[in-house]
Amino acid sequence: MSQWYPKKGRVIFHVDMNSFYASVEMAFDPKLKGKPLAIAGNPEERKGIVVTSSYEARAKGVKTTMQLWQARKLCPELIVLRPNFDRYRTASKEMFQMLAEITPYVQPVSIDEGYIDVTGTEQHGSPIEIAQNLQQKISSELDLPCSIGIAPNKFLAKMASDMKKPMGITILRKRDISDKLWPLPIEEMYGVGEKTAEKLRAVDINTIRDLANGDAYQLKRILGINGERLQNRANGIDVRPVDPDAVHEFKSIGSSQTLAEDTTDETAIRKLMHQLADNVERRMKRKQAAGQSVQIMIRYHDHKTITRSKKLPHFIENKDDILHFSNELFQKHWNLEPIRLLGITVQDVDEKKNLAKQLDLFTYEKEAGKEKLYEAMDELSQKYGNNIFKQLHNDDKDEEKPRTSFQKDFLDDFKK
DNA sequence: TCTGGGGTCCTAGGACCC
DNA sequence: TCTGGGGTCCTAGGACCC
Repeated sequence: MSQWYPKKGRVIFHVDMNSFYASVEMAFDPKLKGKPLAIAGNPEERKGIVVTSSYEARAKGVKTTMQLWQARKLCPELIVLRPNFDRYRTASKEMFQMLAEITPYVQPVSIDEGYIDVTGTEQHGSPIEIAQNLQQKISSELDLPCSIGIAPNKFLAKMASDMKKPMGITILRKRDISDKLWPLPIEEMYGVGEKTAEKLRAVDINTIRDLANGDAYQLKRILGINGERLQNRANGIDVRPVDPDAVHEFKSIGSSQTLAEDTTDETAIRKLMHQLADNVERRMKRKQAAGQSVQIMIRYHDHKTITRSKKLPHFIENKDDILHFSNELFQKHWNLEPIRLLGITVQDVDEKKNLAKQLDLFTYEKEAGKEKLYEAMDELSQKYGNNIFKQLHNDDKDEEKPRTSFQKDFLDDFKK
C-alpha cells in the first residue's frame, strides 16, 4: 500500500485507449482500418451483443451492449469479430509498460485504461510534452489510438480524457472547471449512473454545475455519503492517490455464464457448475490466491437474480472445495424454476504469500520470540482485523489446543 | 424481446458482544 | 424486567464501471 500523500500541485494523467478491442483487431489486420467493425459474442448463444465497435460503426449508430441483429440493421456492412482476449491482454501489457517508463506511479483500472502520477517527472518535459510523446509512442509502436486527460486529480483527469476522442489530449485545470466541466449534463459525470441521475433530475439537478452548487444537506438525504462525494468531485475535489499496488489487492474472483437456453435440467446445471468452478480455480492459481467466502448467483428465466454466500472457517483454493460449497448453496436455495445464468465467485481473496505470513506466526514465535511475534500480530491485526486470528482457531479446532489459548491470551493483552 | 461477464463499493438488518 | 448505546461480523442486494 503506497502511502502517497495527496499534496498540492499533483499532475495526474488518465490514459484511455479508444475503442480498444476494435483498435487492436485493426492493428492486427490493417485491412480492417476505416471499416465499420464490431466485437461481439456468439449470436447463436444469445450472447450476440456488441462489446466494442469502431468509430466507423459508431457513426452508423452502433453502440456497446446493442444486440447484434440491431447493429446489423443499422449498419448492414458491419464486420463482426469474436473477441480475442489474449491479443488484448498482450497489447494492454505493452501499453502499461510504456506508462511505467515514465513513472512507477501507474495504476491500471482495467485492461484499457489507467492513471499515472507524473508529478515531479520534469526530466521528461512538461506535462503536455510527456502526454504528446506518450500518445505518439503508443500510436507508432502499437498502432493504437488513445486519449489522455491531464488534471490535478483522478476525477478531473478521467473526465478530461473523455472530452476529446479519439487521439485527444485535454488539460482540465481547476480554473477550467466552470467552463469545461460544469456545463455537462449530470449523467455524463463519472460515478453517476441511471438511478442516481434520475434521483438528481427529480430535484432539478440537471448539470454538473447544478450538482456542484446544490444543497449539501439535500444531497446527503437522497444519496447518502455518495452525495457528498459526488458534490466534492463536481467541485474538482478528489484526494485519492494513484495507487500502483491497488491492482494486487483484488478481493474476489468469479465466473458466470448465461446458458444457451433456460433450463431446469440438473445434468446441464451440474456441467456448468463444474465449468465455473474450474474457471475460478484456474484464475485463482494464476494469481496465487486463496479465498474465504463462496458466493453463487442464480438468474432465473424472468431475470430475477439472487446471490447467496457463505463465509468459511478456512481458506479454499481448489476446484473440489469451490464446487462443494457452491453446490451446497445451490441445493439449498434453488427454487426449481428455469435458470438463465449461473455464477460462482470466491470472495475475501488474498494472495497466498500474505496468508502464509499469517499461518507462519507460530513458527515465527519459536524463532523470533514473543516480543517480535506481538509486533507482527499487531501489524496483521491492523491490516486485517482481529478476526484473522479466529480463523487459526477454527482451523485447528481439534488438535493443537495450546494455539487457541495462546491466541486468547494475546487478544486479551492486545485489548489492554 | 427480454444486455455479457468481470469487477468494486455501499447499505441495511439481524446476530452477537460489551 | 426492560432498558440504552456502541461496535463488529455476516448476509443479501443495489449501484456503478469497463
